[in-house]
Amino acid sequence: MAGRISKYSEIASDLRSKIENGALGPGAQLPTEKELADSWGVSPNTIKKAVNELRQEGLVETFPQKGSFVAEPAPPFVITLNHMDLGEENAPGRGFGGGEGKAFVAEARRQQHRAHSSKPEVQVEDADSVQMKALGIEPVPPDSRQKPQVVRRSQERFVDGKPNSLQHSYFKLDLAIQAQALLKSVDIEEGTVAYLQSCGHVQTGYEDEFNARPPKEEELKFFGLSRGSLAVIEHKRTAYDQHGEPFRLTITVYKPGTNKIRFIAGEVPDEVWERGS
Amino acid sequence: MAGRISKYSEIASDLRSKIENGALGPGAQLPTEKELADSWGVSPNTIKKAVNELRQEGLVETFPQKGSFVAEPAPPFVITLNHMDLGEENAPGRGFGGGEGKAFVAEARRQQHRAHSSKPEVQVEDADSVQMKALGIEPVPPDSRQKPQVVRRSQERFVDGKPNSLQHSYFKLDLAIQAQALLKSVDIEEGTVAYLQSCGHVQTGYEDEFNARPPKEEELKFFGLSRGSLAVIEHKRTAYDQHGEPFRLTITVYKPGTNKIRFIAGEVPDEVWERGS
DNA sequence: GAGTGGTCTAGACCACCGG
DNA sequence: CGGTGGTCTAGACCACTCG
Repeated sequence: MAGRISKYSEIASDLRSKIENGALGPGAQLPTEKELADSWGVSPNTIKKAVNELRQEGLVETFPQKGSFVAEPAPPFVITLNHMDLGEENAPGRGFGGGEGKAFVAEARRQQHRAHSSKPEVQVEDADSVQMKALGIEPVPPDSRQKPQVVRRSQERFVDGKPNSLQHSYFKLDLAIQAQALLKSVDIEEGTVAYLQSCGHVQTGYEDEFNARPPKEEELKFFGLSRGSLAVIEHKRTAYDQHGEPFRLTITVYKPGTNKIRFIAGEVPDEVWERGS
Repeated sequence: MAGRISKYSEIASDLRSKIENGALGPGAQLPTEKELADSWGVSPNTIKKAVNELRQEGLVETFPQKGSFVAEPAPPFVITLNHMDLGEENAPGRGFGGGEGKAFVAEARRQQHRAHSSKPEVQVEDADSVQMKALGIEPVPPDSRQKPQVVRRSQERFVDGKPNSLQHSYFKLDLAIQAQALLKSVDIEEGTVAYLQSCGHVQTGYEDEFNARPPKEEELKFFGLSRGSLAVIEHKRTAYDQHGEPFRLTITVYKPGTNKIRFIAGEVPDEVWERGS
């Protein structure tokens, strides 16, 4: 108590300033919780709250049974949202907008990052309400024996060898029957947008939606985070074809801290395009 | 421990399902922490952790000394990012892109929400590094007596009477001398974009950047949240004029849960425009 | 086996809110 | 005033990792 500010946030501030002024450099291990507790003369729980505060700010990452470390300020990988997928804007490298496969790797290279993604995991599953709504699937009575199903294609994506994002794309089962490459656990070489165009579904528009939410268990594991970390950024894209029908839902979850969502409109100086922040 | 799952997250799950199946409706008060502790036979700290988990998911809001309540599912206010500010897309109501003053109120009305914003608070202050970088202000040596300054215009914005977002716009001091309305604590009737155009700065492009981060003390207070809530969404817009010079930095912080960031490109069915999710 | 953070206990006092 | 959540203590055991 000792005044107006709580002890744990005083401790957090002290660590924060040590990090910001470089006394604790990137990757450095913080003193263990026991050491901190002893040196401040407080109980372990108070230290945990302090470290937790820094974790939520993304300054520190904690690996259970190893310790807490100053987060490496990974050069941001910038997700640039633009009209490229629609062919409206064709300057090379200008925007990829949560693109799949090749587009992801190409954008990364332009930003001087190395990227790769796992082989897609393909699964046919019952559609949940988000997927049904986005893809315009009619709801069925809950007792129906034939639940609507979707094809999910999931990839883990890495930048500079480190986990960057998880991407899940959902398609109606009907569509996957026409466009069978969707069912194969293989990268679609030309990209799904081009492939589906060749199957008669031209992507003429899309709607993007962003959210921030706490990571799920699976995401914590993939990103190597511990509970109480920064929020992840969720990007939902619903793509529409030439008939105004939604035909693809892509949900990408980005690791916090190392990603920035960017959107550029109109004329801006070239430097702005070149690099993130 | 009683198994693989921790007790606090078991308690959280139980409350979560009570909320989702309606046993605890919107606005309902959760049992007090003492009641929960007694009924589960656990210590108070364990209950706090459980409630904390729900708070981070935005399912519950806690008001110190009053209790924890199921969050009201406010109809989402959708922030639609598009080219309207540039006159590229003129269909009425299609996108306002973090616009100021009138644009904010108009967009809200279109979505059938009532909106208003506070009188702008105007302040001349030393520029921080984010502002200097965005506005292209040259850094000065730290011992310099004349630090670069910026004009800040801040507004609190409300939707349906509830706090929705905090917006701060920054301008170079030079610009505010040419365009003196910026210095007055009065809504700029025609909007800042139009006003600055009349002063010779045509907004020809902008760069948007999004981030999620834990709320600052000031934001907690404005949004009426308690510590450990959901992340806020931060939207930075740097606007460029006809000479490719940045002339405005606008940072808008949105209350979590009730806002969605949306971006629409190309052709999508009209329904998509009409309403949020 | 020593050391780490994660979970948990059974209390305590405090600040603030309401009647 | 009683009730609330916020902070804090001084311990405990566990699961896991590392040398």
